[in-house]
Amino acid sequence: MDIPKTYEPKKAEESHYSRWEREGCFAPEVNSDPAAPVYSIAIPPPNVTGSLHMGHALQHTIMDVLTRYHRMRGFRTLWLPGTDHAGISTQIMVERKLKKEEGKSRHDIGREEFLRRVWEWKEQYGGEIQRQMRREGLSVDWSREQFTMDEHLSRAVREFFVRCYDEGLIYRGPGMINWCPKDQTALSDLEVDKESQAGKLYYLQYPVKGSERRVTVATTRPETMLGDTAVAVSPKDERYADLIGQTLILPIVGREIPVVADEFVDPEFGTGAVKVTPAHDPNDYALGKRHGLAQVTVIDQHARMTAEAGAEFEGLDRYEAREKVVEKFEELGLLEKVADYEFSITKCGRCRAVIEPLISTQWFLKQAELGREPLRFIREKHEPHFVPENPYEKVYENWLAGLYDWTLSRQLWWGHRIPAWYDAAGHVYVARTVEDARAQAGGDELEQDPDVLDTWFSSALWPISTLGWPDEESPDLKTFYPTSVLVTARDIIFLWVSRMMMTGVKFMGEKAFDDVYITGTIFDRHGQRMSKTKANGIDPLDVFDKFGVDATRVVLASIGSTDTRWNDNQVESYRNFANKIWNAARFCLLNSEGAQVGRGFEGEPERWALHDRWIVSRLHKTAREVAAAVESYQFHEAVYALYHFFWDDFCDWYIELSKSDVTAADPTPERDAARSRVITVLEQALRLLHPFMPFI
RNA sequence: GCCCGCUUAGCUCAGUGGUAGAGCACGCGCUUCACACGCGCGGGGCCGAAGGUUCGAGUCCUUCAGCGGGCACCA
Repeated sequence: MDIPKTYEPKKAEESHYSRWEREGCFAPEVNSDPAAPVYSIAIPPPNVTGSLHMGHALQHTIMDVLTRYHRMRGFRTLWLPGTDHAGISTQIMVERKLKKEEGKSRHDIGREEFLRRVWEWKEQYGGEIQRQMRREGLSVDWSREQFTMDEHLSRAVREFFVRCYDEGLIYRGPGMINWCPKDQTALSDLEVDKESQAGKLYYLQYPVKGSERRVTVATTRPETMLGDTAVAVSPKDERYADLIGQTLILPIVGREIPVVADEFVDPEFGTGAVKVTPAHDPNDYALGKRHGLAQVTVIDQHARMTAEAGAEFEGLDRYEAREKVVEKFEELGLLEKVADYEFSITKCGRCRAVIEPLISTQWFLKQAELGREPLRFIREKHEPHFVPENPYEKVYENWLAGLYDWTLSRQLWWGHRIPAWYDAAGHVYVARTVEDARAQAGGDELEQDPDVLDTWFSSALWPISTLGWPDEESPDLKTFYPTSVLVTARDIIFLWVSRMMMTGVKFMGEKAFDDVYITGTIFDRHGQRMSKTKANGIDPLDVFDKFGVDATRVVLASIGSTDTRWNDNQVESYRNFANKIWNAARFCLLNSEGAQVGRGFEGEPERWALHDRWIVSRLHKTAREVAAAVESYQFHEAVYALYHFFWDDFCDWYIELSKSDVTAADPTPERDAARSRVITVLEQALRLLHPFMPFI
């Protein structure tokens, strides 16, 4: 027999996967008893045109270990794959390409043509992630693959929307939203990032009507004063007690604005008097509502000043306007001082443009109501069970306890269009289909809302929609829901995990998953977060090429939920481990004539050699350790047990001690029995290794 | 401001009240018939600091420091 002395991972990787897939090994219908207990996982759907990064590889490895392990234990196991349309992210990529290649914007070619281009892009670049997932060896059931824009999943989205609307959980109306002036769309609070920034704090004086007195307010955004409709002070602040109810003259503009008292104001901060701009600040918006203040919009959707800002400001960029306002105050002798100040600025999570808070008519979901039951679940039953429990259970609970309305609509074209139609009079009809809307309206002349839904709206349904919801009789839904575990990164606990719990509890009356496993973050060797802009990312495919998929998987599995600095040395050591396995097998196979795999443990153990009985004892102990470790998500312990069992016990001791028994040239029943035992131990060890190292 | 995590060998990290561990790196010796991606031997640690509980603390408690994360506020 000719067996190479060095394991060549690529050969195994190339041949095994296509066979597994061809034979349907990953479908729950194959190799499992319909009556067996169920184990199911819905994969976090990667962006359809995305490509694999280390975070995916980590999550995928954990899920594959769990899936393969449970499948081998006889569970009716489903790991369901799919991809996400990734609304804003995909749209921006296609817009960029259109601009670069044809110099056109999406508006130049129109909605229909643009969407055709996005689908074209999806056809062209989609599929890469699936190929990469095959490379990773993932045992997902491709026959059940889903895409968030598939007709069935789109139907689920409409169902979710309509039901919530009918119950009053979804409404349309003006509200304070995060507006991205570059992407020209509203964004939810979870799609923007706060960054601290060095800036200035301007102290502006507002004259009191009919008096020489002036009130000083501090602001980081002087340009918004053009839209001020009040100044607020604390009701407990004695300095301003006599001013409450009096009128101020807003400089430059000349508008008369009241001084109002509100608990929101902290008398200790700044001057204790706050300018109130209800149209351009979330806190001021709320305060304005409490006091019935006017909303004067002075900044538009392009972050430029409106006509209401006054003729000399109209059309100016917000930062140009800022300078000009400050100059004016200086001229008027009303600029008290300017101080250096560090404050935080809100940026678009996608394009980094500075967000403008605006009042805008959008669709909102009353998240606090949908979150009430999930909050009860986590508080009363600790469902779902977070791994690691600290700090994630508390982080999740705190989030659910402080929910506010979710801005659902996006001024984009790629995504699920809002199932709302308007008649000529502007009446709104929310319906599952245009036909239903027409029936409601009693006429055909309807126009659908142009906006699409936040990508996470469809993601929120993922565990149920992929299994067949809203068809509640769907066999998959009945069998595989709730899912066993959700494996994901910590940064989407709010965006995604909490919302899947909301829909699961609302529509199925049950948690979406038993456990939530949060993976660690992988940093570069200097402890820096891997990012495209820093170009310090490590491509999992390069690591696969260099050391093999199995070796990489073992490293990822042992990383698990720990934050780690990536180090090729670890992968190299498991590459060596794979080679050790290869050579142990090589030895066994070179001495396998007369041996029977799988029948090595027949006969009376009392008559075996001492080392045979010892290794079987160690094998069984290792199997128990691996099972306990995998079932408690302690993957590093399973890896440790396997590594030392295989290398120290099996190779260093057992094979060495067996050599004299198995290497005899002449066949004897004793020699063949010994050979059978050796090769059976090997075969059992390979089974234990399989969830981690499926290719070798 | 509130909450959480981490701090153990040169590096990356395990460690579940009972004599400090692994991989890599390092030193010495081995072309030993499965494997030099290997084999054998070896050096290297007041387990972040200070208190406390305990017969006994890397492990439990308190305080502090450094690093990291989340939330709130940021006029």
